[in-house]
Amino acid sequence: MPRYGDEECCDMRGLLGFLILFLLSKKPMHGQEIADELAKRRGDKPSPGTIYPALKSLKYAGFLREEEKVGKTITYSLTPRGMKAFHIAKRRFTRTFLGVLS
Amino acid sequence: MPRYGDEECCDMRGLLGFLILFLLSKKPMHGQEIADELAKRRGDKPSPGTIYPALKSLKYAGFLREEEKVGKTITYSLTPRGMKAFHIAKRRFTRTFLGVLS
DNA sequence: TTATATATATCGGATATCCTATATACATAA
DNA sequence: TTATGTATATAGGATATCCGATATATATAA
Repeated sequence: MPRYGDEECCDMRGLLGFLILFLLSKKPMHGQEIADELAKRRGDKPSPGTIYPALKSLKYAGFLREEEKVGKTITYSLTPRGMKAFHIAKRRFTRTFLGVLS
Repeated sequence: MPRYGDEECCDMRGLLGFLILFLLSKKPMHGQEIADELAKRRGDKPSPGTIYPALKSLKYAGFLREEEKVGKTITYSLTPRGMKAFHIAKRRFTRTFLGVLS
């Protein structure tokens, strides 16, 4: 039952999609920009096999779209539907973690 | 690839352990108290099959201990090791979600 | 005693996250 | 043209989270 590491209580997975919507709600970005921003925040950079399937799923769900494509660089932005999903998730997030940050 | 629901962007799993440590960092509680508090925060109450294995893992990791047992009611509290793990996780959490709440 | 409610416990499995490895396409420098 | 670097893409699989169903133990009420 080695569920937790030495000083780590959880891996905080399940929030990648939420974080991507959050970042895109501030400004359109492409995959590598998002990965780099997540690296700064979390401490480790998500691999290509992590970030691109996540973007694909969010796009498939109608939460984001390709805004621009220059060479292989695809800039994504939130759709209205994605904005709505983000705000709903943000409300839940805020209520859930009320008091954790203070 | 039905990864996301209609208006939901993620299920925010992976944070149950973190939330339990957070709640116990404020005061000792027993399993049902924790489940009820999570119900208020998240909107749905974690099932016994969710909460008790989580407590067991955290105890196994040395993050919490049984402080008192009355009948079947077990009150848990954080160990110093659990406090440390919580603070480390909290720092990471804060850095990761900087700007989401505002 | 019997019935009911509460709290804890565990098994099995569904699901999702995430990574490793690999491949492809485009741009630019040599 | 060739080489190199960058960005995207996907298959396959390891792992973890979480829940549904079920069982057990204790306390209390009828």
